[in-house]
Order: sequence, then structure tokens, then C-alpha cells
Amino acid sequence: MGRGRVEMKRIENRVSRQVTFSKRRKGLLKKAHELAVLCDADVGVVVFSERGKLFEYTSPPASLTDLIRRYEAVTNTQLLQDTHCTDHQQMIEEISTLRREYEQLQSRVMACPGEDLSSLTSVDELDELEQQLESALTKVRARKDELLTSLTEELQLKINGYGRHGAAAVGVETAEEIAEPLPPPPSFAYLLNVKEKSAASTMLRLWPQADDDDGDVGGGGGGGSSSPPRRGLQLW
Amino acid sequence: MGRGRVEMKRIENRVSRQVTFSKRRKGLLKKAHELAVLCDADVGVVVFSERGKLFEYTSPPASLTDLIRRYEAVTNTQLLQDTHCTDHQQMIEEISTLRREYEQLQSRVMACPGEDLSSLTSVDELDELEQQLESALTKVRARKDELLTSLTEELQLKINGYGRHGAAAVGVETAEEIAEPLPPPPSFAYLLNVKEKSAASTMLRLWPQADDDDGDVGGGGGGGSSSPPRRGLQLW
DNA sequence: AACTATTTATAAGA
DNA sequence: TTCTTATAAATAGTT
Repeated sequence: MGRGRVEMKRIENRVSRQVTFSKRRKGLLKKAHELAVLCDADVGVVVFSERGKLFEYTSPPASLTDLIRRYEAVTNTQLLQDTHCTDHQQMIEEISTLRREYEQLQSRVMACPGEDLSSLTSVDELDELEQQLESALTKVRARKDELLTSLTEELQLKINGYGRHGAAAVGVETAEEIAEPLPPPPSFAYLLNVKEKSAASTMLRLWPQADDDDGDVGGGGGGGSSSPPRRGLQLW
Repeated sequence: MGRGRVEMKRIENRVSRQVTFSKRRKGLLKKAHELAVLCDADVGVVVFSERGKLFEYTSPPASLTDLIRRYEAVTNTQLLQDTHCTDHQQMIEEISTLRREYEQLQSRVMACPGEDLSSLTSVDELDELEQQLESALTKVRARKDELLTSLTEELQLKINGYGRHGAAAVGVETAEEIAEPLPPPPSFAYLLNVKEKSAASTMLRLWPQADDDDGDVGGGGGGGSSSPPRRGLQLW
């Protein structure tokens, strides 16, 4: 970005290299900050100049130490673990804290306080849930209608097309194929926004279980199938 | 660098945020690399997505560990010092494991591919979903019946009891209270296990709050404004 | 993911 | 180093 392309190799001129370092270092840290702010990510950057001078950036709530710990936790690299070796007590506390946090998170997610339908003791709430499910059902049916309508129209168009052009090769297409004109989505998720009397908002969501990687959006992997997976809906 | 300036604040739309994250993350790592090459600097970058997924870059000869050590040396932070607490190895591993598990759980919870109904292009899948919702509905209704029955019996018992013992103090109880004999559960969550053709398992859950708000898409809900919390189920 | 219209970053020069 | 300016790059919004 400047006058003339720049070759991606070490800048030989010492002065130019230094000047570029200053400019680009600044740019890099700015970009890091922007990424953190715009995307709510945690970002850490460390830069050592040729002469060994340190420059760094860490997104606000975190500190570089935090990020390193996290890095270590994720990669299982034991970079900082021994920070907690200060004394047994600290480690013990760390462990119990982590356990507590984990359990809290888990109970929040999994099945809130292990609640199952039998813990729902309010008829009102059940009514509410019933209505929500009915509403969801309505929408699903609407979507189905929508889809069927468009598929029908598409089919109509194709039929017309064949009539006019008599395309032989295309004739292979059968109703089956038309039923799934696009590569089937690999997964789907529905978020149903709900509010409870208690002001605590509640969500009903359908989501693909496992991993889900962050990176690239839009990647649509067709699903490979192996065995006829059991399907069903369970409430507990 | 794009159409229109961008405000330096968290992008509210979930999808945009994710897309931007992908693009800018890539850009940041590229910049880091360029700085390292052009200016012969040592550069390290770590980025954690909202969901906790890690992305990193380290300029060639070095490793992140190296850079962290160097960072520590320069800042005099003693991050890595006691790397010989072998004694407490088990605890250390425990901590690491807990952290990892926590992160995993967190990233599972945080967000989900924000797919909407319109991405469901298979009638089969919609049928499936429809059936699942119907099934859930059936169970909710069954639970309601169960509850109503037991409440009725309870009421019956009380009436009988009053008749026999004439307990005055208990007489305060009204029908309203009977409608919620136990402290109402603070929240509830239902997990509906589902499997797709693709073997990717899918879950439908109702869970308390979260953060995500990508502006309503479903539109439906009778827009509650402030006091009477709007309730309803939205698909989008 | 691919495509632009624009905004940014920055190489060179002063 | 800082400012300026011409240009290369990055990327926001769209398709």
C-alpha cells in the first residue's frame, strides 16, 4: 500500500527497514485492537524489534498473562502452569474455583439445574411452553409450505422449459432430485426467543451438537452419512 | 476499507461479526507475517474468537513459547519461572484439564451457527422437525395433565383434611397458591436430541437468556416495549 | 465464496 | 521523525 508493490522479503536498507517497522508495527497493533473491538475477540500481540525492543498489545479486559494462560490451556502446552506452584493452597483453590465455575456453567447449559419436565410445577409455565411449541410448529409448517410452493413453481418452470427446448439430457432429473434442489444444509439451528415472567429471557434453540469451528463462515460441507442415525425428540 | 466507514464498536449482528472476524483475523495474521519478514522482527499473535477458538501466528524461527519467555525476560514478569514444580504435576494437570474442559463447554454454549429456517431446504428435514415439535408438544401436554391431576388430588386431600382437623392457619392457602405449590423454578431448559441424516447430531433446547441479539428477524412477537415482557417464540 | 466500491495503510518523497 | 500524497491493500456490504 504505497507507491509501488513491495517485495515480501527483508528490507535491506537499514533506514527504510526501521521506518517501515515503525509504521507497520503501529498498523499491526491498530488492526489487533480493531479486531478485538469489532468482533469481541481476545487478541494479544507481541513484537520484538531487531534490537530486541518489545512492543505489545492486549485487548482490554485481558492481560497478556491471561492470554498466555488461555493459550496454554487450549494447546495444553504447559507454559505457565507453574505460576500456581507458589503454594499448594493456591493450587487447591484454583482447582476448586475452576470446578465450581465449570459446574455453574454446566448447570446453566446442560439442563438448567438438572431440570426435567417433572420439575416444571407451574401450569402457567407449561401453558407457556405449550404455546411456544405450537408457535414453532406453525412456523415450521409455514416454511414447509413456502418451500413446497417454490419447489412446485420450479418444477412448473422446468416442465415449461422442457416443452420449449426439449432438452434431453436434463430429462434425467426426477422428482427426487427436485425435492432437494440444493445441497442439503449440513446442519441447522433455530433460535426461539422467549421471555419468562421473571424477566429472565429464555431461548429455545436447535443446534448442531459438536464442535463448530469458528473460522470461516459459509463453509457448507455436505454431510457424509454413515449409519442411519437415530432421530427423535426427547424432553427431560 | 470497505463501503462506508465502520464504527469502532462491537458489531452487533452476529453473522456480520463472525464474517468480519474471519476476514480481519486473516488480515491481522498476514500483517504480522509481513512485519516479521520485511523488518526482521519477531512477532507473535494470539487471537481467541468469541467462542474461545484459538488462532495464532509466530514468526518463523521463533515459537510462541520462545516469545513468551522473551516477553517474560524483558518485562521481568516471572511467568515461567518455576518450571520445575514437578512435585505438583498432578495438580497442574488437573488445572490444565479443567481449564480446557471449561473452554470447550463455553465455546459450545456461547454461540451457534446462526442458521435460520430459510436454510432448511429439504422438505424431509422440515417434516422431521415438525414431528419432533409435535412430539414435544405431546409430552408437555402429558406433563400438564399429570400436574393438573396431582394438583386436583392434593386439593381434594386438603379439603378432606380441613374437614377432619379444621386447621385454621392453613386456611390461608388459596387456589392461587395451590397453583404453584413449590417455589417456581427459576428457569428451565429442554434438550431435544436429534440426529440428522448427515450424522451431525443436533439439539433443540430451551435455555435461559444468553446475549445474542441480532435484531429480530422473525418479526412475529407482539412487540413488548418495557414493562410487560414480550413473550413468544420466534424462529428466524 | 466471489465481487466491487471505498476506506485504509503505507512507500516514497519532502 | 513527521507530513504529504500517490497507490497498493484490506475489507464492508452485496450477491
